[in-house]
Amino acid sequence: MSVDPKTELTRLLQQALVSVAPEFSSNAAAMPILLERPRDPAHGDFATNLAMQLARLLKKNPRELAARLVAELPLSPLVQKAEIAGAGFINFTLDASARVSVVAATLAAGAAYGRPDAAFASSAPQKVLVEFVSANPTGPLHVGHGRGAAYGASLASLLAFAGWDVTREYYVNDAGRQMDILAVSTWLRYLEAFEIQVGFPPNGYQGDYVRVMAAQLRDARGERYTRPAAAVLDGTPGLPDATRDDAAAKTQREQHLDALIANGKKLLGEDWNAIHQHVLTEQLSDGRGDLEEFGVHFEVWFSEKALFDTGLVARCVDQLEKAGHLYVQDGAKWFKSTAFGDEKDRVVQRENGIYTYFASDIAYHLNKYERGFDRLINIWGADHHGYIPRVKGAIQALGLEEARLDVALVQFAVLYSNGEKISMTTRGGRFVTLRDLRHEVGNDACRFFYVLRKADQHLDFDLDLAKSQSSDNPVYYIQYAHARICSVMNQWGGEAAALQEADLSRLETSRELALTGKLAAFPEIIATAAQELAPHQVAFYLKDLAAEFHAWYNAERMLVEDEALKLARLALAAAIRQVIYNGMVILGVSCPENM
RNA sequence: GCGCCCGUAGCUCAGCUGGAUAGAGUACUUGGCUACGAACCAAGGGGUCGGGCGUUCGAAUCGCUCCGGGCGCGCCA
Repeated sequence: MSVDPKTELTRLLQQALVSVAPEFSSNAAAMPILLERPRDPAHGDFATNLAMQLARLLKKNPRELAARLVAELPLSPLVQKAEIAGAGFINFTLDASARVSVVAATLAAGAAYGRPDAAFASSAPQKVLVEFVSANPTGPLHVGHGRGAAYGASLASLLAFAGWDVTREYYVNDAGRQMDILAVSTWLRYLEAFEIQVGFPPNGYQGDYVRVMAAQLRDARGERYTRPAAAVLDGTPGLPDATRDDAAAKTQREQHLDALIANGKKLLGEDWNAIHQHVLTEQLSDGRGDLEEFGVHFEVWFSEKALFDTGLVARCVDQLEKAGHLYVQDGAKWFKSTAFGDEKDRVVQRENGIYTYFASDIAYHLNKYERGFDRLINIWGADHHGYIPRVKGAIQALGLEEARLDVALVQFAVLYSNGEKISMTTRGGRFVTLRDLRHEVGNDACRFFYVLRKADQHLDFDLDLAKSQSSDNPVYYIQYAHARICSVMNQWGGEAAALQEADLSRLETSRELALTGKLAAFPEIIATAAQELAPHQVAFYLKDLAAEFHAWYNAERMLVEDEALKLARLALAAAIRQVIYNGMVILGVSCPENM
């Protein structure tokens, strides 16, 4: 079993430190030893700035300290040389056999290459809940949701690969006003189909899918849900002039909508629930199918309504009240979130007795903690950032460990078409659906496009560009490297087992040695990407790896006469293919053998 | 007004727990298929890392400030 070079180098430096600067080698004042892979191959395989860091503390010349550290460095079979460079860097060049051994290690580990060493996984894996998308099931998912879906799915896979026991969860907001608005919108379209004209409110859901659901209701239930227009409109304030957009007009439109909902519930009774249920299941299954096609799978679909039905919301509010975190003002119950750093206190229960969304969200988080996860990750749209302090505050107020919760914010995707910004609203029915985008550019290109930038980076999404340049997507560049290797392997036609026995010392060109270094970096990329919740790092790494492979492919031939050299190069190619595959699985992108 | 995210090549973006001449793709120019897949490669031009001040041996990276953009600041969800 070979020793990890980075671990070995750290050990060597620690020993040298004991001689050179014992006061910084003890556990208490330990100097952190940072080893990085230099960009410039002339700087070796690893470099450390340890001497420069020490120089500051000891007020000594960094190059002199570097020289002393190098002199005290114990010998190791892994290290070919350690040299001082620049202002005081110590550059390490690994022994050739140590460098190429990663090829054999990769082939031996196969799909597991890149996972943390089993030695580090001391006990059972830590449980983590990743909650993402969680879009209101009030219409088709749009390209903004797609970003959250791609990021969340890739992050979940990354964490799973990095050794976590991951549960993926979608929080279904099936209890709120938005669902009532969707239900009433569908009912109004249904009434239209029976020539019962009550006027469609501008703040109802406008999309065509609402008409589709209305037609389903008509086909299944006939006239059962029809009511006279006068009864439907009874007591509503009516709609203000369509051209007005002042606050009073907006309020009136919302009141009109609420009155329609109230009338629907009153006139239809249990049938209202049937309509509500129908539109919910219809939209949920549409979204679920869409996501599954996108390679995004959830283990749990968690119902907000269930939090009310089981009484958890009430229990939660009681608990906060007993702990003295609530007070009553203007008839409503407020949570003292300012005590936890929020800018203002928040209502949990309205004057009319109805709990706010915030109340159910507190209950939801309590439930998450009670399910025993070691860590919770919420992936939210960036517009929710102001929401974080109150949720974290409530968690603390309930006596739960707030540090277990991480909120990863995904910035909005700003859509452009013909150089103009497109505003998207689900209610207004103006949006580009995720499904359309996927069909237009393909799932692989879509997944890769989304994950090719940091989640907290704003995303300018030029639809025309995405469509016209879909064949330029870097995903094909990586897939092409994989397919090329598959093709060479097929032409070779030998047994994969033979590659395990290859004499890797025959890998000698600078490109080949650089590639082995790249392969060796994969586990480090996985570790830091997982730690920083940044799957995009995997995507960039794969792009780099594919680039180095293509350059090598064009410079050297694999299927050469020299049998030993051929096997060594094929082994390297096979290892590259394996790492590409392992990385692409994390990103949810396929690896075709030919394309 | 306050809070969060951001400003890097013509365009889209990496790099940010301080490190070596600031990188990639794309676009543009030029060259490479009688050898394993040219969806590829090689070479070239292109930068006050938004501006300024500061900390440091060293700043795209940290701090302050200004400019510019996005988002948030409901008894909505």
